[in-house]
Amino acid sequence: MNIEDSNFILLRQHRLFRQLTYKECSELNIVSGFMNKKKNEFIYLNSLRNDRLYFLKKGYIKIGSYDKEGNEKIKEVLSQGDIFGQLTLEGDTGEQEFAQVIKSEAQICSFTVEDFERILMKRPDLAISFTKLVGLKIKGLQSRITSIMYKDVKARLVDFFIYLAHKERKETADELVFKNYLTHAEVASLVGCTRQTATTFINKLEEEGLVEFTRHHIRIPSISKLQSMAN
Amino acid sequence: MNIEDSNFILLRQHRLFRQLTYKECSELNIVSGFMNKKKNEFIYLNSLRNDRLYFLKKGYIKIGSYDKEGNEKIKEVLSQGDIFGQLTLEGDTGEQEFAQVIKSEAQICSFTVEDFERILMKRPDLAISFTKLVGLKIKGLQSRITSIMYKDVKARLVDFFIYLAHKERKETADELVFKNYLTHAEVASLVGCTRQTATTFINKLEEEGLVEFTRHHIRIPSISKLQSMAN
DNA sequence: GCTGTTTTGTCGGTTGGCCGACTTTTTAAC
DNA sequence: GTTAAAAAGTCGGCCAACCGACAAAACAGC
Repeated sequence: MNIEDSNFILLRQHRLFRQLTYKECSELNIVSGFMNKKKNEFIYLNSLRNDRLYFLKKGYIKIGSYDKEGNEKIKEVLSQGDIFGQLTLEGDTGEQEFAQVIKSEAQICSFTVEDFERILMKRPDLAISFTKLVGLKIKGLQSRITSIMYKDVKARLVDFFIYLAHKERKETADELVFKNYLTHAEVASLVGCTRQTATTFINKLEEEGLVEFTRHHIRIPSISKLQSMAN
Repeated sequence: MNIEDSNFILLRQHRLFRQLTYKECSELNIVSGFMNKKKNEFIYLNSLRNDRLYFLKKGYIKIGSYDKEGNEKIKEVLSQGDIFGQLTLEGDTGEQEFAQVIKSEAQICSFTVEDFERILMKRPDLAISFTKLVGLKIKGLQSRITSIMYKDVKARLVDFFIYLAHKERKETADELVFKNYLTHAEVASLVGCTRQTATTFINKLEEEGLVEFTRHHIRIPSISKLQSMAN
């Protein structure tokens, strides 16, 4: 099996690309945009203008930016099967953004917005699917805003673990265990508090038996219990 | 000129719809979705599932929801020419949402997501434009999250007035005056603080000569000065 | 023009979470 | 297996913003 074939198969992991024919897929010129990145390597960095879309085949990455003091502000963390990059199909990100591999090695393939738009022009059904995908992101951002504005740190952490649970859950079981690819500092940045307070409240949630957070894994004994906490 | 004609012309105010032909426009069945709403009336309320897209022809509205104590949480405020409703083209808003007219009478026209999708299928270029529009919203939400997470109330207010300025500005002049359709309480909700602190800091910004906030109008003497405040 | 209601202004008491600062634990590198 | 670096845990002082409470001002309805 050549690289293009394997890309085709892997891309089809995502429900958006499942609709693509082999020919359309090769028109995306993914091969040239294929990469293997080690831990801590950047996929892109400080690029104001980035006209690519990326598909994370394997591993974990974080998207963020740096403020003028050099502190990182994490926007989101992505795992296998996620799409990132120029989702808006249009330039000037406004802020300089980076995408960095965390925890383990990652495999990413990418294609240009230009190539993608060319296919969308031929496949309006796909354009609609894509819009719905972007729409999902909007809902996620909106509920995050609500969480940050109206809840205290503990409640925000609960929200965050629920979010993670939905992201990582494959089966429908109420218990969930998955590999932990986040440090306290990263959780803090995502939740909007300092590292110290994140540590304090993660431990508090552990005491209450709502989550188990170790360096190696995160275990949520009962998603429904966590959800009832959030009301 | 009949209603349909006038709708066509008004819809074309928006750059998204400027690309539509008269025929396509009438396929949206806007007429049946036309409405005139007085101050404080709801366009929709507590609808979990709403499969319509709305176009605000005239007036101002606020989008939000109520928490279990009954306090309103304003998500955003829209003015003439804005599109709202099921931008994600897909159901279950997750949260119950309302859209309410503020300040003065509003004119709204609407069409179903179904009709809209039918046109997008025929006009993929429009689908791409629409995706870019939704993409803009994402950028707005992301910068709002950054603002809330990393800045204090005063800086957030500055950000908010800059946002308003960009929204209301028609010419390129550095000074800007526009009708005020917001109360302190509404600004507070949008910025993420209590009414009292909003009042305090709006007055502080007035003392510094950065904004002029009266019940009737908002004046920004120098947008560039405000922007340099925000860094 | 009077009157009830909404909006705005102001002020202390209280507190959630920040900010160093430092220690302990875990991980990675050689 | 030693050692340096990174991550996690803990604590006291401090302050931004909340909260309740009330008064003044502006507006809307009749």
